[in-house]
Amino acid sequence: MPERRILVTSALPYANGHIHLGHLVEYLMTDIWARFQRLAGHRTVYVCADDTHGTAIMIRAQQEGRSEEEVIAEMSAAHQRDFADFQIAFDHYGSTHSESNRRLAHEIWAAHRASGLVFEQSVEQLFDPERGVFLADRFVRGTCPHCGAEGQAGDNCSSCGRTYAPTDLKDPISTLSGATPVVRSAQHLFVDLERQRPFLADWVADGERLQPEIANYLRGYFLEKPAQSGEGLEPLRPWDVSRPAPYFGFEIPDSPGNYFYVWFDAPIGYIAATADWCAKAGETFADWWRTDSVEIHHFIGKDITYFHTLFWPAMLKTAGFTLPRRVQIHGFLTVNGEKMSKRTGTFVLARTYLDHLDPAYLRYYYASKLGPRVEDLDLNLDEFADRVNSHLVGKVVNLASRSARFLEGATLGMAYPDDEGLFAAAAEKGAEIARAYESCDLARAMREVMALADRANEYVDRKQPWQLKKQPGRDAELMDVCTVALNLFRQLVVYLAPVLPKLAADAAALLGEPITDWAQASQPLLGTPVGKFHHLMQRVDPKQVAAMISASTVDSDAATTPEVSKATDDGPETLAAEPLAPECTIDDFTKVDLRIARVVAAEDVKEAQKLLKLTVSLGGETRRTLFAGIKAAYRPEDLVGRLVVVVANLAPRKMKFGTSEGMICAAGPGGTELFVLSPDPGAKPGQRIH
RNA sequence: GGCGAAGUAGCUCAGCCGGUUAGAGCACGCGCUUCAUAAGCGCGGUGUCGUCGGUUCAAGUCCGACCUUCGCCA
Repeated sequence: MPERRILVTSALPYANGHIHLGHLVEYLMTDIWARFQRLAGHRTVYVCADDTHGTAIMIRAQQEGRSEEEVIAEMSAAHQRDFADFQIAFDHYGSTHSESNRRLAHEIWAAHRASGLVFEQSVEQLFDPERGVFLADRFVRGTCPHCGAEGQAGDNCSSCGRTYAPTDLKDPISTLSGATPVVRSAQHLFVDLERQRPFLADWVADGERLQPEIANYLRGYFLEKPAQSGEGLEPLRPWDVSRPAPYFGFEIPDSPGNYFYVWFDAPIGYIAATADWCAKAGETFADWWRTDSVEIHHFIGKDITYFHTLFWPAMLKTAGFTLPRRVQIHGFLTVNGEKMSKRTGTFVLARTYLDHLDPAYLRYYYASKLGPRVEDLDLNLDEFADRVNSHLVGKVVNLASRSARFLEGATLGMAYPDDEGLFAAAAEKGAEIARAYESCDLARAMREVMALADRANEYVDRKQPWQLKKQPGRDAELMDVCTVALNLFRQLVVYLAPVLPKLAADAAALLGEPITDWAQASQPLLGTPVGKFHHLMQRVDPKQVAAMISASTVDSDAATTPEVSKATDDGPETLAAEPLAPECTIDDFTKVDLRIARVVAAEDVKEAQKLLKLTVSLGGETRRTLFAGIKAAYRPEDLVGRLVVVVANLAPRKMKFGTSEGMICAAGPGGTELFVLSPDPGAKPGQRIH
């Protein structure tokens, strides 16, 4: 097969909010697909960026009394931390508020001007006279002109479902200032999409680029929609690509006072991120966006379908860039069968998940449910725990667990033993599994792998290595059986490597050879030393899931107070990132025994990514050893001698590196952003906090 | 309202171009095993394949109508 060169993107997350489990469907799907392509030996580049422009960011910055640049820088850092901790491996992560994006937006705009597709037209819009801004639909509330329901948004009524223009609303109010908006007109710039119809019709008809249901939707709703007059086809509406000042974004170079609408420059961010990556990696930009020899794959959610399937290809075509080979569209996430909700705690931020659970669980769970079609995916929390425990721990990891110990310190056999054809059969399945990955049918791939895991466990059961171990003189047989079992295990791990990179790395360490190539699944590993076995994955504890939901639950009072805070530098985003827990009683609180303690010793736990081992004194001879996940934020030597606050009556918890006998109190989102609590001077170790 | 999708065991789903007694995993029951993270293996029951009608020698699989659910409507 000739080498494929593949450029993969996920939709750009908006810089106005944190990553949550719904976003992660897409980023995990894309990352898994990209990792598969790399493993299969294809040149694969995965880029993404923050989408930073638009009214919402501008308003937020105003409310928080700081610049837009500060807002987006902070959010970009948070996004990237979340992605990194979910093992999502971008080759480059950029921003639409970058010089490269500005340059490319200008270039693409110039191409549109040159093509004669741009025209100007006056648009009437509601304007907030107090704030001096035009109001997007969601910043207007009023009475529905059709049914009279009050408090409806600017574009449609949640009561009767009818749609209308914001200027039709009765008694409109700006949600920004409470002022009554006025109708004001401004010149907007439009792209004539109708003239692109022949191109778009061809583009949509190309069977490989879009899922069939998407192509149908585009044909039925846009491209072949009968005109209301009954004669001919409904023309494609022109696309409004400008917004008048003030607007946070790029000013349109030949139209001072007008800015590119966020949806114009957002997808250009794909190109800009690639350009930035090229600069970093010493690559030639034209090889990635000005050639037919690259495959561009966009992964997006169904909510932004037409931006990516109509406007975007039309833009690329006009400006002479490479058209996407595929736009892969997925559905939304529901949790326990319902829309994510802050009230029920199912609106879970990525960071909150990471505080309680291993990212590998979610990577596998999503993979096991993701198909190639545009279907919503349900995260059923009971099933989540069951499936991860049964499939990953019970079947896959257990295979190593029940055979590696017999070979600890020895090596895999030098010749591959007779295994009843299991390895060869599973190797043959590799092509089918690869096809499933390729077509984004991750659920099928996972099913196939788990079926192979079943075969492997049956084999171990038949061969009973634990009996061989007891019988003298059967060491060679024992070695053979374990060599087979570990090779079958490794084969599974290769197939799962795109989904579970951490497991792949750990298994590689155990068996003495890194996993770098899909083809390794068809070649047994022989003669390498088998390392000391340690658990490769922990079971999901339903208590952790419950704790995550509890940490995500906002009581309804807190959720419905959208009051704008006045003149304070403290933004709302930290509270929003981790909403308040449900109300508790004073009795609940007194169950938690918080004590002042002095750190008397602190050391790095070398094998752990996050942990420091602390010994604290509660006064006198009372010492506690505890593990705190603050390695990234504190050096051990800086902690010794400090007074801190600890949860002194927390049930001891056995961890991989020892037993933790309490918890040190700290705040912050994690990573380097952690702040250990200190009492004011005068407090003494052992004192209780009331 | 228009367009679209889905409706298969308690749950999540697989069933390609119609073809023998409709499948898997989980859950559940019984048994075996005890190497393994109470993991593993074997056996077992359950389904009017949304409803009705049609095409066909033969339909979960094609066609039509209807019901229910969900989504989308720049």
